[in-house]
Amino acid sequence: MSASVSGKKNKPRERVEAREQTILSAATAVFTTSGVDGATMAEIARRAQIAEGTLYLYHKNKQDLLAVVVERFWADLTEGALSAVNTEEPVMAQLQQLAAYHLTELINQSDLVGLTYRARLRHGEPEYQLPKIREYVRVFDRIVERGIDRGELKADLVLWQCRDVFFGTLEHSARTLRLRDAGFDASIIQQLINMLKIYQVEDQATTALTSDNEKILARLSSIENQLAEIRSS
Amino acid sequence: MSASVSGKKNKPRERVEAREQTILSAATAVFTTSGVDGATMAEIARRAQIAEGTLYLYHKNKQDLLAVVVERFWADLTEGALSAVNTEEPVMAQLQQLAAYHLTELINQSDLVGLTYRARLRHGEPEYQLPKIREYVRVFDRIVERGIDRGELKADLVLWQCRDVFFGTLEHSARTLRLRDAGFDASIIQQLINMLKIYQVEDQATTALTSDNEKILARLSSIENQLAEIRSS
Amino acid sequence: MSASVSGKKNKPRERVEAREQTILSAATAVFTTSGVDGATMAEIARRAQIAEGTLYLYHKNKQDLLAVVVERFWADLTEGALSAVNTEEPVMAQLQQLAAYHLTELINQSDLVGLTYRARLRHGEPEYQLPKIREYVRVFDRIVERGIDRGELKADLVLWQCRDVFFGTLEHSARTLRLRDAGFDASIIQQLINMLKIYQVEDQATTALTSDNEKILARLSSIENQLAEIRSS
Amino acid sequence: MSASVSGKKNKPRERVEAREQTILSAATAVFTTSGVDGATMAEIARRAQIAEGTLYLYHKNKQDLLAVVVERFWADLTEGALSAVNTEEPVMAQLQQLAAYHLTELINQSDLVGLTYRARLRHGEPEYQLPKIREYVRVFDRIVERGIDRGELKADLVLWQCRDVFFGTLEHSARTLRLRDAGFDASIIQQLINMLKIYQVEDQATTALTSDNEKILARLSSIENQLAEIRSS
DNA sequence: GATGAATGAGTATTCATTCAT
DNA sequence: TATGAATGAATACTCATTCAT
Repeated sequence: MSASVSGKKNKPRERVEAREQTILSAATAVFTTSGVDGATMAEIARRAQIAEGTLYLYHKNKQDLLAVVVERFWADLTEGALSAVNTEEPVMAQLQQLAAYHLTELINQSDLVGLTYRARLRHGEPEYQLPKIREYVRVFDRIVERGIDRGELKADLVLWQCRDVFFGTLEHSARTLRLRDAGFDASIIQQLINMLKIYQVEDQATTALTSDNEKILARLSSIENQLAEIRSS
Repeated sequence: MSASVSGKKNKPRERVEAREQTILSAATAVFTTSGVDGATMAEIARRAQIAEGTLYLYHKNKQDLLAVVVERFWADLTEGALSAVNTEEPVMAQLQQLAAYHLTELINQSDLVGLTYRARLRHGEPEYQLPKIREYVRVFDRIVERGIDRGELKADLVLWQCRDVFFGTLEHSARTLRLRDAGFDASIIQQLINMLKIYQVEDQATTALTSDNEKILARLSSIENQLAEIRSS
Repeated sequence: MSASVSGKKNKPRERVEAREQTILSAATAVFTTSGVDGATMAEIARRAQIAEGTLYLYHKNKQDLLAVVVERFWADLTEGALSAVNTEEPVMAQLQQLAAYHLTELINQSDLVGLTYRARLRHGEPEYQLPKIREYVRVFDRIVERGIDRGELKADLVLWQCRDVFFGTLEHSARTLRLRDAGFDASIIQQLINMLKIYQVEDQATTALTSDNEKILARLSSIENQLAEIRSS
Repeated sequence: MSASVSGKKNKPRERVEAREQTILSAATAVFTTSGVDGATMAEIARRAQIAEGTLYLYHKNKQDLLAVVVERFWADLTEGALSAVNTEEPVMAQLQQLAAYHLTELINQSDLVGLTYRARLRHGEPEYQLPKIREYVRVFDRIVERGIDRGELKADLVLWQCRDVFFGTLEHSARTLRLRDAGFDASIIQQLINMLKIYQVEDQATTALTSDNEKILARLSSIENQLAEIRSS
């Protein structure tokens, strides 16, 4: 309370860290509750129980604070995703785990997803890819890459196309589920996984067909040879 | 009522109609250029070359004007989509046409898609499905329904799941293409269409192949058997 | 309904007169309901079922319209006051009648009294006595003058002081009665009349007594003196 | 808390207090000069030499500021009234002192009286008795109550009727004096005091007359007796 | 006279940001 | 570091008034 109390000096970093977290939590709450425009720095400061001016010691301005809030959301999401995925299992199983996790979070934290759009608008650039989102996407990328390495996925798949299908479908699902006031729905995930099977190495599905054809061709050649022999005989 | 005769009745209506269009164009330009918050009613009025107050004769307030701008965008999109799709062709072709059209427009008019999110925020409801968006989605729905009727698509597909995959993938693609400063890319559409083939009735595509193969294999077995007989004879 | 129907042309003055009354009634209603600032010319026009522009054919501007509304109120009040007072009766009775009428109207039409203050503010002058108010006050003045002529009231009373007591007391009463949500109260009028009796010619009430007493005392002194003389003789 | 020592604790409070007074003075000046509607927050801020936004740190909005201005006026009036009245003197003298003070102030500060009407309009209620006005009226009430206690005024008088006569007459006088561009006029106060004498306990005024009569009757009896004596002698 | 669409001046209020302490 | 009082720019919206028809 007074100017100097011993024993409090030695962990200023911790204190700063804690205050930073308090600020972010307060900001997150206010932003999600009131929206970007409805949120005021005064309200955020009040919730964080600090002075308005102090906010500016931690964040340059409102836009910056928003960006950090959103980044923290995606960072947390990344962490959660890593826990949700069991890298031991087949990649399709991993993708299913990630999809389920992603959809769940998108539905539950739709406000923060909405904020993401606002945080992107920076400077003059209309869109800007937040670093933490990039990291989150990396979780998906690594599963796919792993799949290729393990020979479970086709090596010639186009990663960004996979991402578009995967994240696009899930985001759209989350939005429509919210619109219908419905919660998590496993069926869309199953659907998605089924579609992603076109990226699987052929020995199931179509590949089966291909190998069938090869067998057929082989047998046909064999037959033709035999027929040729017979004829020449 | 007035001093002059017929032929003037529709003049003022035309004038009003023209002015409405002018306003919407001006508003669209300002909203997309400056963003929802950056846009000012004064600027919109200036662009439309009318007085500020006049704006309020046509639209209750800024939020309303935004909503109308966005609605017009989707209405126009619907119109364009209907033209882009040839209902005579197979549904997969139609879907491809719609996908190409959708992706193109999304890339070119990304700003308006962004505005859509803001226009949704209405009253107290966090999200609200704009009627014109619903209509746009109907274009897709009708193609799919047609496909089912014609026996081209499985009757047991879940429409909203198809929509999520279709629109979700395209929207995500549009966004990432813009981020990469890339333009329209046909490959993602091909990818998408391939995936949607799981909805196709099996007797074309893979199924066709499968049954064909089975017939071939059957005939092969038959031939091989004959050959064996010949040989053994 | 159509442009020209015969028989309607010949009485344009009546039509104008009727419209003027419609406007004033509409304006009065809107002004009293919404207050001077809350009232809009649009609303008044709507109530009078005429176009906004038409209002300006009858009244220069809003302030003018307000003034006319207020003036009409006082003119009506004057008319009512003249009916309420029976000039045959003693002036104190007439004043009581006028007081009762005034208090009643002030309570019932308090809104219009409030508007009066706003109507007074004109040009640069902070206050301005509306002509119709002057006329209304004349009703009181004439009763008092009549009283003086008839020898019922002292000729040396100061008219404006009487007015201040009379109207001041009643207006204050009306205001406080409204504040207490009370209606007309006869007691205050009785009180007022009692006080006004100091203006009555002395030969009634106390004054009569006083002068009588003085005469008596004088005569008594005279008699006592005579008695003293007689005694001393 | 701050770098410096004691003696500064009350500095900011003083500063705030001073600023509050500056604001109120500025607001009073602008409101009385330009009227409620003519006054702008910008002008008030300029006069107070503070930023517009600062006004809102001290007063919620314009209406609130107006209310405080008016309240301060009545509070000051109360203070002045208390000084103007000498409670040692007879109540009629005190009432005369209060009347003189009230009339003077009403004439000099007529603008603020006018503002009072506007400050009353609050919320949805058409009229609202401001607390400070109530306090001011209490000054009058206490004089009257004191008069009753001292036996100078009749115990059965109706307080609110006295108030109506007292304040009503003075307010009306002030208004008419202003209209006539006249200043303070003692005669109306004398008039008012005379009227209030009907509230006095009878042993002065009329009561005096009664006792006169008794004396007269006594003396008459004495004379008649003397005459009878003379006659019989 | 009547209309009502168009005008545009006018302002209270908010709130991100700063800076003296 | 922390504060929070002070700032002042920035803007949606209203409505009295006008004028072409």
